[in-house]
Amino acid sequence: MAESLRLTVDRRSPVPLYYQVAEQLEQAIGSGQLSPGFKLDNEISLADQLGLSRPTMRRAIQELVDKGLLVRKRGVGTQVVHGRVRRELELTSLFDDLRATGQKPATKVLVNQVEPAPAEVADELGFAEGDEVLHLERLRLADEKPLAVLRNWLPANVIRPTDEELENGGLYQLIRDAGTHVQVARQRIGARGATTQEARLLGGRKNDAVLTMQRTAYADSGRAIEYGDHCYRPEAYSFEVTLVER
Amino acid sequence: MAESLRLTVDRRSPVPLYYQVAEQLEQAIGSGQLSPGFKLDNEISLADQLGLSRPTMRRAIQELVDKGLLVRKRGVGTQVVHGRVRRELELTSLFDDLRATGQKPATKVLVNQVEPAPAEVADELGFAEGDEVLHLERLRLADEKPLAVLRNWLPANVIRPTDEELENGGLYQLIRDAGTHVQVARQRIGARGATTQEARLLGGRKNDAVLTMQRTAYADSGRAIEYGDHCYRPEAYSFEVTLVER
DNA sequence: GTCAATACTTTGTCCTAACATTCTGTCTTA
DNA sequence: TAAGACAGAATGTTAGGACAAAGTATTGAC
Repeated sequence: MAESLRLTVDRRSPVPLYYQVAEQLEQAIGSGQLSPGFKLDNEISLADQLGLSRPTMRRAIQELVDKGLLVRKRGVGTQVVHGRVRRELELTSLFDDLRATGQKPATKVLVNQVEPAPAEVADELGFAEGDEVLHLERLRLADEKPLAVLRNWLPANVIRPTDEELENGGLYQLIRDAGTHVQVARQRIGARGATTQEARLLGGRKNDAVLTMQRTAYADSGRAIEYGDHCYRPEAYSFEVTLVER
Repeated sequence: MAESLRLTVDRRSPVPLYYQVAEQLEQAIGSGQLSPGFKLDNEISLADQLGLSRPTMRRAIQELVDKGLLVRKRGVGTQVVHGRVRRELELTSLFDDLRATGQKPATKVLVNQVEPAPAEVADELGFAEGDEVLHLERLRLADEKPLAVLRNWLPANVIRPTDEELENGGLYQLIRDAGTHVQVARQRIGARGATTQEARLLGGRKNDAVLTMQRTAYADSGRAIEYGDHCYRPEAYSFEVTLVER
């Protein structure tokens, strides 16, 4: 097949043209219609086929290069790298992730109160020690089984949720609903032995291995908006990342 | 200060203009010269100041938006998000990372032989079970202390290193030197208790928590080029990731 | 027949230009 | 005084063209 691929664009749609093309290409790769190693037509002829300019076509391709689905080589062309499309680790909460994969998430609220910031938290949020912060501690379950212990600290003026709100959705959803846009987050992923309390909550024994994640999130205004210290049952959870050479 | 920032470009340099600008901006942010919340001039006037076109200036800014250092808001402008510049998790080997941070890496080769691929490895590499693969097993030390146990399997025709070569550098360096370009890698990060053998090598006890990473790397041709199963002493190592909302 | 020089293909970079969209602040009007 | 209309400012999208650089294939000479 020279080009079994059929791409179309709708110029009346408000969706950007480059995005329409990128989406269709991604789906074609994900569905196996374009198999690894397949060489795309060159940018100019692709653009012509769709009635687009080269920059627009180029941008569509770039989107997929950034995602690691395509590879470009000057003087050679553009090829499909591999078909297994894995979603990049995104700025979504664990709650949304679970629901998206069909598991039934649940939350048990352990702590939900405003208190003076401990030293480590104040440092991460860029606050003074003792400034008031909202302290949350939750046990997250998936399909009725304990999955993770989630400890979070937020500036006191971001949200002030009820226990019920925390049980019905993810933290990030509440933050977004409050009109705050989370822009960047820095995560550190590690491991350690469970504390006695964690073991009790997760249904294991002290010093059992747990996967840990510390995260500091920043709003688009630049100020720190959340510090989280989570630990997960490693049998039930792992992080996936896709790295792309640029 | 309206704009204490002084940017310059060298048109005779082979380094792309947008990259020159992005680098200078990144350094200005990293050094604190541009503090969080600082609002950049608009794209057009920045481009004028440098004698560049708007697309080129725009691309420079985009680089830093992708890295999470800047935020753009339509109708408003471009702002610095936060100053702490953390390097994105990159396609570099642990060996290079250690050397870059000033620690003294060393490697002890435990296994270096060609053998039939076990089922799990064959599956990850897209091979048939029993196909010949190069099996490597190494103990990585930093400043004389054991840090990680590295198990890797590669297609037999990629590299065939001597023990000495493995001791003097990272695996990825050897792959690159062989003319193979690693383009994409998928990593899964988790945790578990150490096996007896791992505990002995890392100087701990059985069932001590270890941080684990499984990675499958693909060459630009699309074929799988390496499968790795590593475990790290969590006191000595963790992964850092920066997530950017797009 | 082998090796080197050349031509061609394809992506990479950069430019000018125009219009759309979104947000902010101001001015007008009820 | 307050709410809505409007203008301005900034980024977002798209177009079309030109040249540079790198890799591939062909051609030519020895």
